[in-house]
Amino acid sequence: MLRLSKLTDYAVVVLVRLARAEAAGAMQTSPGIAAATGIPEPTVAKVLKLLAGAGLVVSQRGARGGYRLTRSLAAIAVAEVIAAIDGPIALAACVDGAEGACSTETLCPVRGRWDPVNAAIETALHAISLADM
Amino acid sequence: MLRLSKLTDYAVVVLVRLARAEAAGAMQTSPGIAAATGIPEPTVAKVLKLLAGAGLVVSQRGARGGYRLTRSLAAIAVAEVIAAIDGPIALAACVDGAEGACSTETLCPVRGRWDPVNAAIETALHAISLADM
DNA sequence: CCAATCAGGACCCAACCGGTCCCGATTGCT
DNA sequence: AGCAATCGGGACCGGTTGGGTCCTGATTGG
Repeated sequence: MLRLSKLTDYAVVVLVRLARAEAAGAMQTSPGIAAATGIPEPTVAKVLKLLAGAGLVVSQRGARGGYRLTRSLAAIAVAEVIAAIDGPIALAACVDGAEGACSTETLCPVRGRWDPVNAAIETALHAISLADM
Repeated sequence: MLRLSKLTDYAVVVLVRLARAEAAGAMQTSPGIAAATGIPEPTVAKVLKLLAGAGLVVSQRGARGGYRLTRSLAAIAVAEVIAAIDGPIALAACVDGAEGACSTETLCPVRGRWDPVNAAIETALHAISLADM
């Protein structure tokens, strides 16, 4: 069913929550966000780490540290969130250079033909920002 | 990674194979398709059953029976194949009427907001036919 | 010097999916 | 009429993956 990972769903919630607090100028800690969103704290921490790795949020270590957005919600595309959590968008195994993965390689008539579909989805997801949600 | 089920991949291969044989006017049996594509026979049978249920192919029972396409490849959208195999396209659990699924329902600020994303993907997938692949 | 917080990894459990098998129903051929 | 081929539908099982938890370091403000 074209399942989107639950972590990605959480990421959106967390980002929206960060944006809300942004107005107050205060940084958010992972326990704080967990309490505000109802998402288990370790999971929030994991999501934030992934988002930080992707550059969507910046972290401040030490006491009084926390997380902060790097851009406004309107400047963050859904595709970026998905890519940050679930990795690059790829529907089938055949998309990237995974040659050995397909045993019917020589017979497969649609070899590598998922690319246009992939591109279409990526385009659609890039056109939607978090502010649209 | 927005994984598409492998069954869907197989379905595309099977449909393309059916279209090839369509020109000869002959029906294809599941063992025949399995041999031609290299996909295990029981799996081919399962895929064909799903496709038949979705109306993308018609079946003829009994001896000398088999499967046949109901339309040309150009008239089959990728979205239909995905829907036939993986069920309706829905990224998150919150999309349809699954209310109780989300424990943070009352807090969740993006409640039901995946809909536009969903719609965008569906549109993109409807715009691509199997003939494009 | 201490406390709070992020960073990164190891780990476990459950759910889901891919794949297989079996038996009943249908239909053409002999 | 009987047989063989084929679809239809369900049950079943094992492997993989993702969700979730925990622990141990590194960093920084008080």
